[in-house]
Amino acid sequence: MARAGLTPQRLTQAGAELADEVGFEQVTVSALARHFDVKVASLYSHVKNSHDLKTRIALLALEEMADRAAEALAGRSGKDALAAFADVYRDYARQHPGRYAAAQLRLSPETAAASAGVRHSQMTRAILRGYDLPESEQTHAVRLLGGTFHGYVSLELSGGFSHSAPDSSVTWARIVDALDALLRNWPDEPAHEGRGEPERADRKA
Amino acid sequence: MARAGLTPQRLTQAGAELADEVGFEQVTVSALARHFDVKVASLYSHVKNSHDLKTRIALLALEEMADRAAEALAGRSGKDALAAFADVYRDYARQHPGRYAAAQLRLSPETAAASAGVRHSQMTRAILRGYDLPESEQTHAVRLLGGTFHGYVSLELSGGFSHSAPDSSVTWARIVDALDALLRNWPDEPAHEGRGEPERADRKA
DNA sequence: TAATTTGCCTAAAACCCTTAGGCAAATACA
DNA sequence: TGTATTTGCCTAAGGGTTTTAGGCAAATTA
Repeated sequence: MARAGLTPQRLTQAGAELADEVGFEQVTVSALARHFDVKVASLYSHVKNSHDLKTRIALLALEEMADRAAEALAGRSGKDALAAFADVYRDYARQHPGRYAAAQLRLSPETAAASAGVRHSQMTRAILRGYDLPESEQTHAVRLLGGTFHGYVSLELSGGFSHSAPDSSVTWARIVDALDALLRNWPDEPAHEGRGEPERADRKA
Repeated sequence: MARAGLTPQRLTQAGAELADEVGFEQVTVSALARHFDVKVASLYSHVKNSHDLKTRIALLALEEMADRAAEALAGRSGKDALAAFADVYRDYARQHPGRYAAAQLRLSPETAAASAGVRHSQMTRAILRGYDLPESEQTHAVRLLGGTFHGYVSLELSGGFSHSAPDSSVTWARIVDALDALLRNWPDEPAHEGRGEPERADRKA
């Protein structure tokens, strides 16, 4: 019986393509076996289990995203870098919704630490060097950018702004403008008296 | 044989609680049947199918979120309103991660239009009345806020900032500060010549 | 060529989803 | 109150996904 030539890499690649076609949720060991015209149990020689397969796809996606981001960032700085980084992120998500969903998979701390995700966040930090933020605010800004990019793209992908008034690409450009303006005008840490309830202490670490 | 007293409401409620305990992904018709000590098929008299059940949980979550937001907003405006809205959003997600995940379920356009989600976005718009944004920028700002809140909370929940340097709550407060500053200082639409060209003037205002 | 390793297969158990049809409890009605 | 109807949960059964165990043949190595 001719062999199918399965390898973890081919399974991961095919899984990523399948994810983009039918959604990451639908990527299943069975579906992949069908794709290679092979019995389901055969995949378990190449991949530990379903979760392992999904993790590999997630790592692939993170790798690709970091690669694209690095390329986009080369030779740019300031708003130019910010915009290129943002666009490449959004474009990837739109071109590869399944892989993008995979990249959102919750990884174990060790796996996450060894993934290209850290490269991606280092790049975010590098972009901030084009702005004049105090050291203590850097992490806040990194998290803001990460959250905003992810959140917007995620809402866009799930159809949030699909057929409503301003085109989503226009909003995206404005958001980049706004974030650039914000980073150039980062607010000082307000005097510490909490917010909302005037009489509350609210100090925390 | 004594009846279990199942209703769509009780199933939805129990499903929401189960989601918060074990994760929305693990909310299954079978698990719910076990919880009520009833055969699986019995649930199908009260709920169309698994997707219907999940949709109901999502709608419940959206309702609860909108209710909390409305309460938080009462009598506030400006940054006070923004911060209250943001905090209530994040707190809900942290207290009810399963429900929050449910609220992210992709709904059909009709279902979404009839959900409490529209109430929630109307409130976001209401908050913007405390700031001085041109009409044409309102939607962009609504999308920015929605994306940022969702994205940050989502990353936080999936463990992104768990054990790293500044406490996530501190970052959250700073993000609210930053968004407030941004809304008070919303950038003008830049002169239209695309972006990315290094020799561009970048004049604003 | 013989020995070993590797790759895919069959078999089988454990879950989950869903539909169809039945009996008994609850409710409505006369 | 007794009867008819509706409603609620059950059994049965088909189909899909995950995972483990054990086997045979193709590929690799000696």
